[in-house]
Amino acid sequence: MENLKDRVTIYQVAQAAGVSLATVSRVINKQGNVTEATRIKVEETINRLGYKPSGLAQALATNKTTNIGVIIPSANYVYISNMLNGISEVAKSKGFVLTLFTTSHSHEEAYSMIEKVITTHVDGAIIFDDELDEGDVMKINSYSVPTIVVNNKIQGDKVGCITFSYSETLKRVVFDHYARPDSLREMVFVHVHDGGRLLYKCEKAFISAHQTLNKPYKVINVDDSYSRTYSDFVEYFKNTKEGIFVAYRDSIAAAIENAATDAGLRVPEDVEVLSLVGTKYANIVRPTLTAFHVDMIEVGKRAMYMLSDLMQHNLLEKSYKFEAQLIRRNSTINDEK
Amino acid sequence: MENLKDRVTIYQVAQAAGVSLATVSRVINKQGNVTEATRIKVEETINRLGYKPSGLAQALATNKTTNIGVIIPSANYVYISNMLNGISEVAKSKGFVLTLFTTSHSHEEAYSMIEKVITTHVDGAIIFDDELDEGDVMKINSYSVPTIVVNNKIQGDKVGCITFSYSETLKRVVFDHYARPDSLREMVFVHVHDGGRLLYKCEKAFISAHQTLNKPYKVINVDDSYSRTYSDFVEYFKNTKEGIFVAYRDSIAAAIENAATDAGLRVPEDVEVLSLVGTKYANIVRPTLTAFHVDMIEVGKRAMYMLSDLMQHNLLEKSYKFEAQLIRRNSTINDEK
DNA sequence: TTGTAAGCGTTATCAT
DNA sequence: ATGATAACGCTTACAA
Repeated sequence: MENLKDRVTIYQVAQAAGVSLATVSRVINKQGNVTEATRIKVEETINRLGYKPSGLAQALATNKTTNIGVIIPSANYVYISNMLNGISEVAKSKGFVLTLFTTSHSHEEAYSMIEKVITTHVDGAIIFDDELDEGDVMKINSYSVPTIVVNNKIQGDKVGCITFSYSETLKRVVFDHYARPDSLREMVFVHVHDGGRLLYKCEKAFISAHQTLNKPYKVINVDDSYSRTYSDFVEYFKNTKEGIFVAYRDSIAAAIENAATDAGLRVPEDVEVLSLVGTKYANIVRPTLTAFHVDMIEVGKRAMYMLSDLMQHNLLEKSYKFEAQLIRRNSTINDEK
Repeated sequence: MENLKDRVTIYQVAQAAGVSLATVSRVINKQGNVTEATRIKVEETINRLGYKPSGLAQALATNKTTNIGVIIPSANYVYISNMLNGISEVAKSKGFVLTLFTTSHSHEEAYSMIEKVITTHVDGAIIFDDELDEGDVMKINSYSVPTIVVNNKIQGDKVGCITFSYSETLKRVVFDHYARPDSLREMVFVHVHDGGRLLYKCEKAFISAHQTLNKPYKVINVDDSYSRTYSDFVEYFKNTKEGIFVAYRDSIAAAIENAATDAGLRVPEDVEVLSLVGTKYANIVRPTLTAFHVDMIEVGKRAMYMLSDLMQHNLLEKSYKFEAQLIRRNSTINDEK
């Protein structure tokens, strides 16, 4: 594979312009100390030859790639790609480029990705991946790669983190629910297999809130698939005619409310549904979904800003918490009118 | 920024193991010609010191990064992140990593990204970006970067492409529509600002089909936003009580059908809607959306496979066309029962 | 202001 | 089988 062959090098530019490579280097790095005349001459040569500096060689010489590694399980979820977009936007504004490391839900793969992150020489990393635990983060960090971890409370010399307040918000929702004078309806937590840390923490919060109140609750397992969840619940609603369901994401929540509707039940009068990870689709499906909301674009931006500060030893607050806001829409009974 | 400082180098490993760096290099590259004994000794030292080879230096020496550049307008659309996922999956299986170049809808930015792609030294590139025209593609290609272009028919020595059959499928839909004995209803093309090449081509196909049939048609402009389109159409349906709408993406189509429903019109009896870029959400909204469908994960995989072949001078068919399939659901009147 | 030369961490071609 | 040593394309003291 002779891809990168016949690239014009700085040396050829120097020769063609009749100067030394040091001078060319100075020109492309705009480090003064070059006569106007030679600068013009060199720039002209650069354009004529179509010279583009090799980022590789620059990185090797300066110990700086302009790469940020982003470690995610998959780019395939709306909320993750939203975050990716936020990261990307501010990364670009700061002259960084993103390198993607996807781990696809297996710890083994995640671990091999860590190795890859290290050899790849990123200037910093943003991790949003449930497969990676504190040890893994510290490992990549031990190669002095400044790191921002999303959705995991890890801090360190060169590690900052962003967390979410899902648990607290969910607890409040549970308490509010049972505080309603009329509401004796049992709450059901819809657990999806491999839902990751966020779901796990929500489930824990859900259960602990019920235990505190000494109320019965239920946990149902479903696949992380709209259509399978839909058919499961079509079945479910043949026997059960009501409930308040806490589902992981919009598509799962939508599956439940669609199944309920198709079973002739009324949402929210009979069946209430609430989505934990809300996206813009919460507003599009009918009835619109009551959902927790975190602006993942903002999360991405924040992560990148924090990382940038961290790289310049400038990050004062190593931990930042995003509030998960409950946006009440039409899939739940709304008290406060 | 002394990020990458104190990394263990191959030289230190060599010294600690009491061999030359050449030997260490042989070990990490598994290029035989090393005694079992020394190999073990070296491997032990590598682990003890936590040595990880520098991808940068390797790339510089071998003229091979293991990086694929992916140029997209933004990771924020479902169909793009689907494609990204497909690319990512096969890239990983082939030992490549993805570097993201996002262009955010401006030709100027897109152009500066090209420069960045070149300096970044990717082994290959996949471009899905309407801002980039043939000249731009050829420019990055002139630096001998094998390239696959998605949604643009460009071929060359080291350029392959993937195209879609939206235009043909859409024309067929239009013809079929007017072939219905009862159907005199006017079709409306919903144009979104900055919709890109795909939308543009669809619009052209839509218009040309109507001209061929000598039928009247309408084009409406909306913003690429669910909520604004929704309110626009709430307004619209105050006067107009029917229509068949061809919309760019699910969220726009959903806005129209929700507006229609909320205006008391029946979908599909009064108002029919059809989405050009269908995603899984076409199946979730109600009524379910008739939509064109292309499996973007497959597109991504295909693109990466083609690129891999191209890099090995092994790509026989430089052009591949994905069929846009019309999936009829409940937002249109379905003839064939 | 400009040029010389050492170094960045590898690979690869020679000898040995 | 192993070890020198020259690339790879650039930056950056240090000299001139």
